[in-house]
Amino acid sequence: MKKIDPRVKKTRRSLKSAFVELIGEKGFDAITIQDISAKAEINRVTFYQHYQDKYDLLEKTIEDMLQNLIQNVSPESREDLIAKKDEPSVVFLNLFQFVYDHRIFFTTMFGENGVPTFQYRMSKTVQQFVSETIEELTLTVHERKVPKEIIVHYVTAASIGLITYWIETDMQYSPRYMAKQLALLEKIGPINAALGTH
Amino acid sequence: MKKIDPRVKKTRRSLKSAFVELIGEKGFDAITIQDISAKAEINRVTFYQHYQDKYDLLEKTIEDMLQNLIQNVSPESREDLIAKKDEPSVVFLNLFQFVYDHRIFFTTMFGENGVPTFQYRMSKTVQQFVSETIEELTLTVHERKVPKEIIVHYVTAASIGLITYWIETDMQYSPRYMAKQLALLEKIGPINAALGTH
DNA sequence: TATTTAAACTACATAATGTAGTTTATACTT
DNA sequence: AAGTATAAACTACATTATGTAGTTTAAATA
Repeated sequence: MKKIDPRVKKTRRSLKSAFVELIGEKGFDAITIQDISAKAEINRVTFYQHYQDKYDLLEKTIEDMLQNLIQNVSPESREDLIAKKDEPSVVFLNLFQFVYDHRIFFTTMFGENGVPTFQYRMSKTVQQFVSETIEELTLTVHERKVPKEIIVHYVTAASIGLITYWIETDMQYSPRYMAKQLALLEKIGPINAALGTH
Repeated sequence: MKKIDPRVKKTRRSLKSAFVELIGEKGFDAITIQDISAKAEINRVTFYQHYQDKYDLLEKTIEDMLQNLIQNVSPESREDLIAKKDEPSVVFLNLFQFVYDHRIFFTTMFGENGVPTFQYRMSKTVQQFVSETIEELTLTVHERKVPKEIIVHYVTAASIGLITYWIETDMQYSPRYMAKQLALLEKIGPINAALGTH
């Protein structure tokens, strides 16, 4: 355990929070160190004692949230992976629930003035997770019809695509509803879902 | 028809090409107007006669390519939309083929130092296209199992996700192979594809 | 050939950055 | 509570990119 000087904690907290607010206001690119330190009411020179530049600050902010995400979404038992009839799996529920609980952060990152890199970073994180999940599910090795990596990227992109859409439309649907739709699409495929067949 | 002064044409061509190269080398964010004009061997002041700033230049570069994409992918007949047995639809083929034909551009944009915004812009373009395509396909209004907009975003994200993966792995597979995998996933869904069922 | 227009060149004012040295305030230790 | 350590503020400065204005040179068009 390392006890961090409370002055340091306070400074970093101020900087991070001012930073996220500014992203929402004018977008990452337009932000200067001047802006951040001004809004945080921290001397500009002090910024450099904590972060190299705004990219460093962004990196650390993103990393925090994604680690948090994985911890919250990871299944506790094998049960959590399996969808019951008419009920999506616990993992899907947790995923949408987590995004909902941190909606201010996610809305900022995905929004109008958001940080496009965040989506990329989140993809990498989710890909890792989906990959492990598929391994878990297919203990008995059936013949796959499509290479695993292709499935991983397909599923990940589709999931994050739905989350993005959900955020863009101000989260009108409930987390549970979104989880259900995603589960259905993955089970019967989008073509059958569109045609009402199956 | 507007005839553009050849000097203007040359200048813009130089700037755009230097710009794309630089994106590949050091990433969009790190690029300065100085860099671009230096590499293009154009006076820095002249840059401002053509573009407001590097964002303006990026915008125009992206817009060009995406309009080009839609024109090349759009189906010529209703036939082109339908997948024959074991053969993906012509639209899917055209999509992967187009990316392949412009692989230098796409590889740069999606790559290590790429422009994350490009993916977002491409998504919007493809969403529009998928939306129209679904309307075409479901002339007879069946009962959809999932709202149309959700399907649109699911399909778009999944398709671009596969393209991204394909690019990241240096396009080892052929355009036709990728089109086939995508077609299959959309037909039977990723779960059946993973389990080998269906 | 004369005229128009683009690009180069020169110069400058402004703003952000990154770093160094010094002072003040806050936290920790004995 | 007093003394020490350390963080943050403050001041100053050198460097770099930006954007704009005015002038000269070169190229395209009529």
